Amino acid sequence: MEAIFDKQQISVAVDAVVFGYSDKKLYVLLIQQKYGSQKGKWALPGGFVKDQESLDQAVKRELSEETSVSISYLEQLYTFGDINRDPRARVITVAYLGLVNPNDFSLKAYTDAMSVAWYHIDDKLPDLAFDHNIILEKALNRLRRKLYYEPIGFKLLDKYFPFSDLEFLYQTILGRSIDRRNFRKKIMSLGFVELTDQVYKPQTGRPAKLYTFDKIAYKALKNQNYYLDLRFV
Amino acid sequence: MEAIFDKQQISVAVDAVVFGYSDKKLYVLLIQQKYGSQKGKWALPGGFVKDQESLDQAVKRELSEETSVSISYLEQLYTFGDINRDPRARVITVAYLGLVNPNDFSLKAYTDAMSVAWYHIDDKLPDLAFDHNIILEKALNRLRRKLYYEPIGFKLLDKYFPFSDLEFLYQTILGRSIDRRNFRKKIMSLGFVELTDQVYKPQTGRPAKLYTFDKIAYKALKNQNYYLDLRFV
DNA sequence: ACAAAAGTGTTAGACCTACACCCATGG
DNA sequence: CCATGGGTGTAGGTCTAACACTTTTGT
Repeated sequence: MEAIFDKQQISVAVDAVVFGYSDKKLYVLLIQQKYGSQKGKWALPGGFVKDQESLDQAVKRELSEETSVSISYLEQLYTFGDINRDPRARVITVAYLGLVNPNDFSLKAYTDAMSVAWYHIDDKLPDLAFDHNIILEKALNRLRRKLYYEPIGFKLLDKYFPFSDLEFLYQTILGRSIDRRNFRKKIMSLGFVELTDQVYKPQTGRPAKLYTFDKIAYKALKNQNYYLDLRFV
Repeated sequence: MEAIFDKQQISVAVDAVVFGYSDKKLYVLLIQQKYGSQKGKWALPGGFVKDQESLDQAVKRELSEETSVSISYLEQLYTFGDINRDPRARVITVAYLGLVNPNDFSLKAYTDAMSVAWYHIDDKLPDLAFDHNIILEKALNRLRRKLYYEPIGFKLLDKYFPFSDLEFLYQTILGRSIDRRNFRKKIMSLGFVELTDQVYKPQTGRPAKLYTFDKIAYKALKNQNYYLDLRFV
């Protein structure tokens, strides 16, 4: 057990699958590889962990170095450690799932000159470097599943949002339509979505009242052992 | 990015939280450290990953080397990578959750002479080496949560089991009582638990019919997009 | 006959599902 | 006044939750 400290030849990396939602579409943040055998390919943002930083610190550092987006939610997803997932060397990667604050989201749109871009999830996504397509798939599944039992959808919305944004977000990410009346009834019955006195005026149509997610009310619910469940329609 | 391959000083380990269930009690498999600064402390089975094996292979190898139990279920739990979780060096560990085939379970019971033992979960467990108490806690939470939406409880039971075993298993692991009639109704309505013509005779009391988990029926359900949910009583 | 564990039904109320029209605004 | 998106109620059916006694066996 002791001798292995200088024998083992495994590198440790982190990668992040960062989702953004805008204009009824789900996006993922990708960067273009500048070096190496996979040069030119798109990949998840990430990189090697430093000896003196935790895994969480490593992801946050890489994200700010490579992309400058501000993350509103970050959780560890899964660790990928197959032998040949990186052809250059043995590298295991701890993958994270991140959601992005939509205020930040609109900052960048794809242009040919850039090496960071938001890719629309339903487009045919490019072939990504390494096993990143698999990682992305796993992140999507986690996100979809988690929408049902944790209020993480709000992390993809503005602080104040029209109720229909929430409707469309669920429909977009889950890939199916939901019943608007039942959805609203259910959400509002839970008590952690609050009506504000602010109003949003769409380009056309009736103005929408703005709502907000009440963190404190949600925590209170959780402490009462309530178990969120949004499997409707 | 390239140069880091020979600069990084991080070791990669795997650890397993293996649960066993017997006699209405939940147990975890621990080993006693033989070497190092934490000598004598109990710890989760695990060890360093070899350069030429995947993470999954590494856990399985360590388990068979250290404990000789046969695992009936294994899933990756979480990766722990804080800087000082191992005082000797920077080590990240990929933790797994395992469930053990109860046929194997009774093989070993704790004696002072042994360095592998099943510890009863509600006993005051010993202080474990490194951050293993935290890993165990996380595994327990995952197990509890997963009982509700995946049929993993069966992995802790014999192939043929009296229905009351399932009842008690849920009650033991979740730490609360459930309504026997409602529980049985719900489980049997799902169609993947089958009555067999075998019978089990307890030391005392009425003989129990034996049931079995029907994997094929469960997969069929799953393919019909059915979403298991056992949050009753 | 007693102790121990297995086996079994009903009912009231909560919750879910399905469904379509009116409202407020800007152009 | 038209186009656009926002906002709303009800009824039937299904599922959940609460509840306790009888059956089978061994001693």
